[in-house]
Amino acid sequence: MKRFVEVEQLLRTKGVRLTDQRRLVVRRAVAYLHFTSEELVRDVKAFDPSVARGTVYRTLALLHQAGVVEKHDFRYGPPNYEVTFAKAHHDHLMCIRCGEIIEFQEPRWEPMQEAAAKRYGYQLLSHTHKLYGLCGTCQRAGAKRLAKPPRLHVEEVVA
Amino acid sequence: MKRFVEVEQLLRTKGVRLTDQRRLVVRRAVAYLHFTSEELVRDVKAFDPSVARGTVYRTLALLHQAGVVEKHDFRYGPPNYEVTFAKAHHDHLMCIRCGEIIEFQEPRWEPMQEAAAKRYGYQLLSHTHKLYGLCGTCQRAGAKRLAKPPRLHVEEVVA
DNA sequence: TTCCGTGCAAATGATTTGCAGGACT
DNA sequence: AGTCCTGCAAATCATTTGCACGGAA
Repeated sequence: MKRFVEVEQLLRTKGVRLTDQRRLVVRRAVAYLHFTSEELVRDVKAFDPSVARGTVYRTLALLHQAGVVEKHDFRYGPPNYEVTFAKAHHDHLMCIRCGEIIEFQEPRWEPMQEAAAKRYGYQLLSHTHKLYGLCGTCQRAGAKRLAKPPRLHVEEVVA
Repeated sequence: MKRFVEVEQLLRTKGVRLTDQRRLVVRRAVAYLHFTSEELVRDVKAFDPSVARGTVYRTLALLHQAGVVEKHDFRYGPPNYEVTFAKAHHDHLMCIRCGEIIEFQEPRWEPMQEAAAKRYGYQLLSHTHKLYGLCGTCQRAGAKRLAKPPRLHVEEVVA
Protein backbone atom coordinates (compact mmCIF):
# COMPACT_ATOMS: atom_id res chain seq x y z
CA MET A 1 0.00 0.00 0.00
CA LYS A 2 1.80 3.02 -1.29
CA ARG A 3 1.58 5.09 1.82
CA PHE A 4 4.43 7.28 0.69
CA VAL A 5 2.01 8.94 -1.69
CA GLU A 6 -0.07 10.09 1.26
CA VAL A 7 3.02 11.38 2.99
CA GLU A 8 4.08 13.27 -0.11
CA GLN A 9 0.65 14.83 -0.35
CA LEU A 10 0.78 15.86 3.28
CA LEU A 11 4.17 17.46 2.76
CA ARG A 12 2.90 19.33 -0.26
CA THR A 13 -0.01 20.77 1.69
CA LYS A 14 2.54 22.02 4.20
CA GLY A 15 4.40 23.85 1.47
CA VAL A 16 7.40 21.53 1.56
CA ARG A 17 9.14 21.24 -1.76
CA LEU A 18 9.53 17.65 -2.89
CA THR A 19 12.93 17.05 -4.40
CA ASP A 20 14.21 13.74 -5.72
CA GLN A 21 16.28 13.23 -2.59
CA ARG A 22 13.39 13.89 -0.26
CA ARG A 23 11.14 11.61 -2.22
CA LEU A 24 13.71 8.85 -1.98
CA VAL A 25 14.15 9.30 1.75
CA VAL A 26 10.40 9.28 2.31
CA ARG A 27 9.95 6.12 0.29
CA ARG A 28 12.68 4.23 2.05
CA ALA A 29 11.47 5.38 5.47
CA VAL A 30 7.93 4.26 4.70
CA ALA A 31 9.26 0.96 3.40
CA TYR A 32 11.06 0.33 6.69
CA LEU A 33 8.62 1.84 9.19
CA HIS A 34 11.25 1.18 11.88
CA PHE A 35 14.87 2.15 11.32
CA THR A 36 17.95 3.74 12.77
CA SER A 37 19.44 6.79 11.11
CA GLU A 38 22.39 4.68 10.05
CA GLU A 39 20.18 2.10 8.36
CA LEU A 40 18.23 4.72 6.54
CA VAL A 41 21.36 6.45 5.31
CA ARG A 42 22.82 3.15 4.13
CA ASP A 43 19.60 2.17 2.44
CA VAL A 44 19.11 5.49 0.72
CA LYS A 45 22.70 5.43 -0.47
CA ALA A 46 22.14 1.99 -1.92
CA PHE A 47 19.60 3.57 -4.26
CA ASP A 48 21.54 6.75 -4.85
CA PRO A 49 25.04 6.99 -3.42
CA SER A 50 25.20 10.69 -4.08
CA VAL A 51 22.62 11.53 -1.43
CA ALA A 52 24.39 13.06 1.55
CA ARG A 53 23.97 11.97 5.11
CA GLY A 54 23.06 15.52 6.02
CA THR A 55 20.20 15.49 3.56
CA VAL A 56 18.77 12.38 5.14
CA TYR A 57 18.86 14.04 8.54
CA ARG A 58 17.38 17.24 7.19
CA THR A 59 14.53 15.29 5.63
CA LEU A 60 14.02 13.37 8.83
CA ALA A 61 13.64 16.67 10.70
CA LEU A 62 11.07 17.76 8.15
CA LEU A 63 9.16 14.54 8.57
CA HIS A 64 9.21 14.93 12.31
CA GLN A 65 7.85 18.45 12.05
CA ALA A 66 5.11 17.20 9.79
CA GLY A 67 4.14 14.58 12.36
CA VAL A 68 5.14 11.67 10.14
CA VAL A 69 8.11 10.34 12.06
CA GLU A 70 8.95 9.85 15.71
CA LYS A 71 12.31 9.31 17.33
CA HIS A 72 12.60 6.76 20.12
CA ASP A 73 15.55 6.70 22.42
CA PHE A 74 15.36 3.51 24.44
CA ARG A 75 18.92 3.87 25.64
CA TYR A 76 19.78 0.51 24.11
CA GLY A 77 21.84 0.91 21.02
CA PRO A 78 21.23 3.84 18.73
CA PRO A 79 17.95 5.75 18.84
CA ASN A 80 15.46 4.52 16.33
CA TYR A 81 12.93 6.26 14.17
CA GLU A 82 9.44 5.20 13.43
CA VAL A 83 6.90 6.21 10.84
CA THR A 84 3.74 6.88 12.78
CA PHE A 85 1.75 8.48 10.01
CA ALA A 86 -1.26 6.61 8.72
CA LYS A 87 -0.48 3.74 11.02
CA ALA A 88 -2.51 2.38 13.89
CA HIS A 89 -1.26 4.09 17.02
CA HIS A 90 0.67 1.87 19.27
CA ASP A 91 2.87 2.08 22.30
CA HIS A 92 6.00 0.49 23.67
CA LEU A 93 6.72 -1.55 26.75
CA MET A 94 10.36 -2.07 27.52
CA CYS A 95 12.22 -4.20 30.04
CA ILE A 96 14.79 -2.02 31.63
CA ARG A 97 17.06 -4.94 32.40
CA CYS A 98 17.14 -7.22 29.35
CA GLY A 99 16.09 -4.65 26.80
CA GLU A 100 13.11 -6.53 25.43
CA ILE A 101 10.67 -4.22 23.70
CA ILE A 102 7.02 -5.04 23.18
CA GLU A 103 4.89 -3.01 20.84
CA PHE A 104 1.24 -3.05 21.75
CA GLN A 105 -2.02 -1.30 21.00
CA GLU A 106 -4.51 0.25 23.35
CA PRO A 107 -7.27 1.82 21.29
CA ARG A 108 -8.87 3.46 24.32
CA TRP A 109 -5.92 5.81 24.66
CA GLU A 110 -6.36 7.57 21.38
CA PRO A 111 -9.51 9.54 22.11
CA MET A 112 -8.08 10.48 25.48
CA GLN A 113 -4.93 11.80 23.86
CA GLU A 114 -7.00 13.79 21.41
CA ALA A 115 -9.02 15.21 24.27
CA ALA A 116 -5.94 16.16 26.26
CA ALA A 117 -4.46 17.98 23.27
CA LYS A 118 -7.71 19.76 22.59
CA ARG A 119 -7.95 20.89 26.18
CA TYR A 120 -4.86 23.00 25.58
CA GLY A 121 -5.91 24.12 22.13
CA TYR A 122 -3.47 21.79 20.40
CA GLN A 123 -3.88 19.98 17.15
CA LEU A 124 -2.46 16.53 17.79
CA LEU A 125 -0.01 15.21 15.22
CA SER A 126 1.67 12.24 16.80
CA HIS A 127 2.74 10.80 20.09
CA THR A 128 5.14 8.47 21.81
CA HIS A 129 4.20 6.46 24.82
CA LYS A 130 6.76 4.29 26.54
CA LEU A 131 6.31 2.13 29.60
CA TYR A 132 9.44 0.95 31.40
CA GLY A 133 9.51 -1.98 33.72
CA LEU A 134 10.77 -5.46 34.37
CA CYS A 135 9.64 -8.41 32.30
CA GLY A 136 8.58 -11.58 34.08
CA THR A 137 11.91 -13.29 33.55
CA CYS A 138 13.93 -10.38 34.85
CA GLN A 139 11.70 -9.97 37.88
CA ARG A 140 12.54 -13.53 38.88
CA ALA A 141 16.14 -13.49 37.76
CA GLY A 142 17.37 -10.24 39.15
CA ALA A 143 15.45 -9.53 42.28
CA LYS A 144 18.54 -7.99 43.74
CA ARG A 145 21.33 -6.95 41.51
CA LEU A 146 20.90 -4.95 38.35
CA ALA A 147 22.55 -6.55 35.39
CA LYS A 148 24.45 -4.49 32.91
CA PRO A 149 21.96 -4.67 30.12
CA PRO A 150 23.14 -6.19 26.88
CA ARG A 151 23.53 -3.94 23.89
CA LEU A 152 20.75 -4.93 21.56
CA HIS A 153 20.13 -3.60 18.15
CA VAL A 154 16.65 -2.23 18.39
CA GLU A 155 15.49 -3.66 15.12
CA GLU A 156 16.07 -7.11 16.57
CA VAL A 157 13.69 -6.63 19.41
CA VAL A 158 10.98 -4.28 18.24
CA ALA A 159 8.08 -6.56 17.44
CA MET B 1 10.49 16.54 51.73
CA LYS B 2 13.68 14.55 51.61
CA ARG B 3 12.75 12.26 48.83
CA PHE B 4 16.35 11.37 48.21
CA VAL B 5 16.19 9.18 51.26
CA GLU B 6 13.53 7.07 49.58
CA VAL B 7 15.61 6.88 46.44
CA GLU B 8 18.64 5.78 48.40
CA GLN B 9 16.58 3.11 50.10
CA LEU B 10 15.30 1.90 46.77
CA LEU B 11 18.83 1.70 45.42
CA ARG B 12 19.96 -0.23 48.47
CA THR B 13 17.22 -2.80 48.01
CA LYS B 14 18.48 -3.24 44.45
CA GLY B 15 21.94 -3.99 45.74
CA VAL B 16 23.47 -0.77 44.44
CA ARG B 17 26.35 0.44 46.52
CA LEU B 18 25.94 4.00 47.73
CA THR B 19 29.15 5.92 47.46
CA ASP B 20 29.60 9.58 48.36
CA GLN B 21 29.56 10.55 44.71
CA ARG B 22 26.37 8.67 43.99
CA ARG B 23 24.68 10.12 47.02
CA LEU B 24 25.60 13.60 45.89
CA VAL B 25 24.33 13.02 42.38
CA VAL B 26 21.07 11.61 43.70
CA ARG B 27 20.52 14.55 46.02
CA ARG B 28 21.16 17.15 43.39
CA ALA B 29 18.97 15.33 40.88
CA VAL B 30 16.12 15.11 43.36
CA ALA B 31 16.58 18.79 44.21
CA TYR B 32 16.19 19.74 40.57
CA LEU B 33 13.60 17.21 39.38
CA HIS B 34 14.14 18.56 35.85
CA PHE B 35 17.64 19.05 34.49
CA THR B 36 19.97 18.61 31.57
CA SER B 37 23.07 16.49 31.95
CA GLU B 38 25.17 19.64 31.70
CA GLU B 39 23.28 21.34 34.52
CA LEU B 40 23.56 18.34 36.75
CA VAL B 41 27.27 18.02 36.14
CA ARG B 42 27.81 21.71 36.82
CA ASP B 43 25.72 21.58 39.97
CA VAL B 44 27.37 18.46 41.33
CA LYS B 45 30.77 19.95 40.65
CA ALA B 46 29.77 23.06 42.58
CA PHE B 47 29.45 20.85 45.64
CA ASP B 48 32.45 18.68 44.87
CA PRO B 49 34.62 19.64 41.91
CA SER B 50 36.43 16.33 42.02
CA VAL B 51 33.41 14.36 40.86
CA ALA B 52 33.93 13.35 37.26
CA ARG B 53 31.49 13.89 34.48
CA GLY B 54 31.59 10.19 33.71
CA THR B 55 30.50 9.37 37.22
CA VAL B 56 27.44 11.57 36.87
CA TYR B 57 26.49 9.77 33.69
CA ARG B 58 27.14 6.39 35.24
CA THR B 59 24.91 7.27 38.16
CA LEU B 60 22.25 8.56 35.84
CA ALA B 61 22.26 5.22 34.04
CA LEU B 62 21.86 3.50 37.38
CA LEU B 63 18.95 5.71 38.29
CA HIS B 64 17.32 5.03 34.97
CA GLN B 65 17.65 1.30 35.46
CA ALA B 66 16.10 1.64 38.88
CA GLY B 67 13.14 3.48 37.39
CA VAL B 68 13.94 6.73 39.16
CA VAL B 69 14.91 8.90 36.21
CA GLU B 70 13.62 9.35 32.68
CA LYS B 71 15.32 10.93 29.72
CA HIS B 72 13.28 13.16 27.43
CA ASP B 73 14.53 14.08 24.01
CA PHE B 74 12.23 16.73 22.64
CA ARG B 75 14.62 17.59 19.83
CA TYR B 76 14.83 21.16 21.10
CA GLY B 77 18.10 21.87 22.76
CA PRO B 78 19.77 19.15 24.80
CA PRO B 79 17.80 16.18 26.08
CA ASN B 80 16.57 16.64 29.59
CA TYR B 81 16.24 14.28 32.48
CA GLU B 82 13.43 14.04 34.93
CA VAL B 83 13.04 12.39 38.30
CA THR B 84 9.82 10.44 38.04
CA PHE B 85 10.16 8.47 41.24
CA ALA B 86 7.63 9.19 43.98
CA LYS B 87 6.14 11.94 41.91
CA ALA B 88 2.66 12.26 40.50
CA HIS B 89 2.77 10.85 37.01
CA HIS B 90 2.40 13.41 34.34
CA ASP B 91 2.78 13.74 30.62
CA HIS B 92 4.04 16.20 28.07
CA LEU B 93 2.40 18.06 25.24
CA MET B 94 4.74 19.80 22.86
CA CYS B 95 4.25 22.19 19.98
CA ILE B 96 6.34 20.95 17.13
CA ARG B 97 6.68 24.43 15.66
CA CYS B 98 7.40 26.87 18.50
CA GLY B 99 8.73 24.34 20.99
CA GLU B 100 6.31 25.13 23.80
CA ILE B 101 6.05 22.27 26.26
CA ILE B 102 3.09 21.76 28.55
CA GLU B 103 3.24 19.34 31.42
CA PHE B 104 -0.12 17.96 32.38
CA GLN B 105 -1.71 15.23 34.42
CA GLU B 106 -4.29 12.67 33.42
CA PRO B 107 -4.96 10.40 36.40
CA ARG B 108 -7.09 8.03 34.38
CA TRP B 109 -4.07 6.88 32.44
CA GLU B 110 -2.21 5.38 35.33
CA PRO B 111 -4.38 2.35 36.02
CA MET B 112 -4.52 1.68 32.31
CA GLN B 113 -0.77 1.73 32.07
CA GLU B 114 -0.51 -0.61 35.00
CA ALA B 115 -3.00 -2.93 33.35
CA ALA B 116 -1.13 -2.90 30.04
CA ALA B 117 2.14 -3.76 31.76
CA LYS B 118 0.51 -6.51 33.76
CA ARG B 119 -0.99 -8.00 30.63
CA TYR B 120 2.53 -8.79 29.46
CA GLY B 121 3.77 -9.85 32.86
CA TYR B 122 5.71 -6.65 33.42
CA GLN B 123 6.28 -4.80 36.63
CA LEU B 124 5.85 -1.15 35.70
CA LEU B 125 8.57 1.20 36.89
CA SER B 126 8.07 4.41 34.99
CA HIS B 127 6.85 5.82 31.74
CA THR B 128 7.10 8.68 29.33
CA HIS B 129 4.18 9.93 27.34
CA LYS B 130 4.64 12.68 24.82
CA LEU B 131 2.02 14.23 22.58
CA TYR B 132 3.24 16.27 19.62
CA GLY B 133 1.12 18.81 17.84
CA LEU B 134 0.55 22.43 17.00
CA CYS B 135 -0.41 24.94 19.65
CA GLY B 136 -3.26 27.34 18.93
CA THR B 137 -0.98 30.17 17.95
CA CYS B 138 1.06 28.10 15.55
CA GLN B 139 -2.02 26.60 13.94
CA ARG B 140 -3.14 30.09 13.02
CA ALA B 141 0.30 31.46 12.24
CA GLY B 142 1.77 28.76 10.09
CA ALA B 143 -1.04 27.10 8.26
CA LYS B 144 1.25 26.57 5.31
CA ARG B 145 4.95 26.81 5.78
CA LEU B 146 6.83 25.11 8.56
CA ALA B 147 8.97 27.54 10.47
CA LYS B 148 12.43 26.60 11.54
CA PRO B 149 11.75 26.15 15.22
CA PRO B 150 13.74 28.33 17.57
CA ARG B 151 16.32 26.73 19.78
CA LEU B 152 14.88 26.84 23.25
CA HIS B 153 16.51 25.69 26.39
CA VAL B 154 14.20 23.09 27.72
CA GLU B 155 14.28 24.32 31.27
CA GLU B 156 12.76 27.56 30.10
CA VAL B 157 9.71 25.96 28.70
CA VAL B 158 8.97 22.92 30.78
CA ALA B 159 6.21 24.04 33.09
C1' DT C 1 18.06 36.97 -9.37
C1' DT C 2 16.77 35.43 -5.30
C1' DC C 3 15.83 31.49 -2.58
C1' DC C 4 16.14 26.99 -1.38
C1' DG C 5 18.17 22.46 -1.21
C1' DT C 6 22.28 19.81 -1.56
C1' DG C 7 26.92 17.57 -1.10
C1' DC C 8 30.82 17.63 1.39
C1' DA C 9 33.51 17.87 5.27
C1' DA C 10 34.37 19.67 9.53
C1' DA C 11 32.32 20.88 13.96
C1' DT C 12 29.49 20.05 17.74
C1' DG C 13 27.09 17.89 21.55
C1' DA C 14 26.12 14.21 24.37
C1' DT C 15 27.57 10.21 26.13
C1' DT C 16 30.68 6.23 26.74
C1' DT C 17 34.90 3.88 27.60
C1' DG C 18 39.86 2.22 28.64
C1' DC C 19 42.88 2.54 31.97
C1' DA C 20 45.27 2.94 36.44
C1' DG C 21 44.70 3.87 41.17
C1' DG C 22 41.65 3.41 45.41
C1' DA C 23 38.06 1.77 48.31
C1' DC C 24 35.04 -1.68 49.88
C1' DT C 25 34.00 -6.72 51.01
C1' DA D 1 42.80 -11.11 47.06
C1' DG D 2 39.08 -9.78 44.37
C1' DT D 3 35.52 -6.89 43.00
C1' DC D 4 33.48 -2.52 42.45
C1' DC D 5 33.92 2.55 41.74
C1' DT D 6 36.26 6.60 40.36
C1' DG D 7 38.81 10.37 37.86
C1' DC D 8 40.76 11.49 33.78
C1' DA D 9 41.15 11.89 29.06
C1' DA D 10 40.41 10.16 24.77
C1' DA D 11 37.12 7.95 21.82
C1' DT D 12 32.73 7.26 19.90
C1' DC D 13 28.21 8.03 18.15
C1' DA D 14 24.56 10.68 16.43
C1' DT D 15 23.53 14.79 14.60
C1' DT D 16 24.23 19.56 12.96
C1' DT D 17 26.30 23.23 10.38
C1' DG D 18 29.15 26.41 7.21
C1' DC D 19 30.15 26.88 2.78
C1' DA D 20 29.91 27.06 -2.22
C1' DC D 21 27.41 25.46 -6.02
C1' DG D 22 23.36 24.23 -8.86
C1' DG D 23 18.56 24.29 -9.80
C1' DA D 24 13.78 25.96 -9.21
C1' DA D 25 10.60 29.80 -8.58
